[in-house]
Amino acid sequence: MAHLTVSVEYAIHSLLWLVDAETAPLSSRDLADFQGVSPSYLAKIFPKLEKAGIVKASEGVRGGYELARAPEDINFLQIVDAIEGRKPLFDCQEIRGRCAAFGELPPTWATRGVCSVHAVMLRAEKAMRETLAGASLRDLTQAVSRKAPPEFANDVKAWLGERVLRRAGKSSSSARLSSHGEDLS
Amino acid sequence: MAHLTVSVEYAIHSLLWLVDAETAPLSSRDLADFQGVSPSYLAKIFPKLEKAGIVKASEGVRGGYELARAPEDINFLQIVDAIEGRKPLFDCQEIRGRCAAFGELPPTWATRGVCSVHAVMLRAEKAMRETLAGASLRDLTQAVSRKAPPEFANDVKAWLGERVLRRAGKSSSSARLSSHGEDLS
DNA sequence: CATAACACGGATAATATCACTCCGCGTTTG
DNA sequence: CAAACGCGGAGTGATATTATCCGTGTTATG
Repeated sequence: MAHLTVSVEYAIHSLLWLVDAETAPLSSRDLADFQGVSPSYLAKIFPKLEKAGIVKASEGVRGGYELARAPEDINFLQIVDAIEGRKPLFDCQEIRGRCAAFGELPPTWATRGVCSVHAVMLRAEKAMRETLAGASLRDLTQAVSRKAPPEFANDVKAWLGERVLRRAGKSSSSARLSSHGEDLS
Repeated sequence: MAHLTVSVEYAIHSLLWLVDAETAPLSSRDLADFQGVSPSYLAKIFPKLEKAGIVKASEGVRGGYELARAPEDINFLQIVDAIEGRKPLFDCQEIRGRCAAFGELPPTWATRGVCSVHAVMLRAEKAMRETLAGASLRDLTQAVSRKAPPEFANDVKAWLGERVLRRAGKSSSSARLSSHGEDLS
């Protein structure tokens, strides 16, 4: 049919963890490692969310991303458009005007208004976009927390919190590198 | 967002002319020339419509295509699926199971049922497909005939009818080649 | 002040898909 | 038999997707 890209999937899943992140900004690297996706690729996705005003960036060590507004004001359609750039579902080639039954150039009745085929596709696109616009980031977090046991939220905060702490300075407490699983032996 | 291909556009526009074609089967070549699209490309599209049971093929000179059933029983969704092969809108990577907060393998609650992100995309896809399923080829012909003047239907029949006649034998009557506009001079 | 980690942008590469062409096969009609 | 058809496979150029790597500038920590 068509395709919503993996980038959209990465973006939505990443934003999910940003919702309840009290541990100030989370870096794209933290989010990538936490979710098991490519850090270098996720790093290319976040600037698009920032330009769309979905996310706020802060630079320097301890920098990273936060939601730019409340999760109930961020919906799937905004995210999709931020990542994929508002590409239409259907790209009308205006075939109607090339009919050989018209001589040189088509009569005005043939090219006036929207092509009837195109009109159907526009309705389909609208239906899809309305569904996406009706799903907020808040809805998503609620769906997830209905599935997860209560202690899961703490596990997440623990993992991400340690990651943020480790960034600058106080590294050693439990002296594992962990990030790549590589051994020095 | 995504993309319905031009193949779908060519298919729908071609089927439109098949609806009122009394001049038995129309070849993909006739339809391509009539609409000003690539004949060799349109020829790759029709076998897909035939395998989907939308169109009936007949071989040999004077062969070509006819609708396999009434235009009210052919809808946009069937055509799209025939051409593009029922590709899903969203291809879930199951990111939820790769969360680093789970150790080795994710707990059952995390991977049971449909991913919450995926569920939204499935609803969006369903909304789009339902819109496409709600538009029949008959609806399309009615929309077009509301726009076109009454004599247009005759012009179409004249052009296509002459094309079919010219195929075998009785070529000469008004001795123009017309199909490519090439001159022998 | 040096280091490390961050955001950001540009360059590149591998793979896939799309739009399209060309060819050869078997079938049917004049 | 020739011409036109449907059909299938092979191949081409353009573009998009999913990455990777590197360089620049910024900021907190030791």
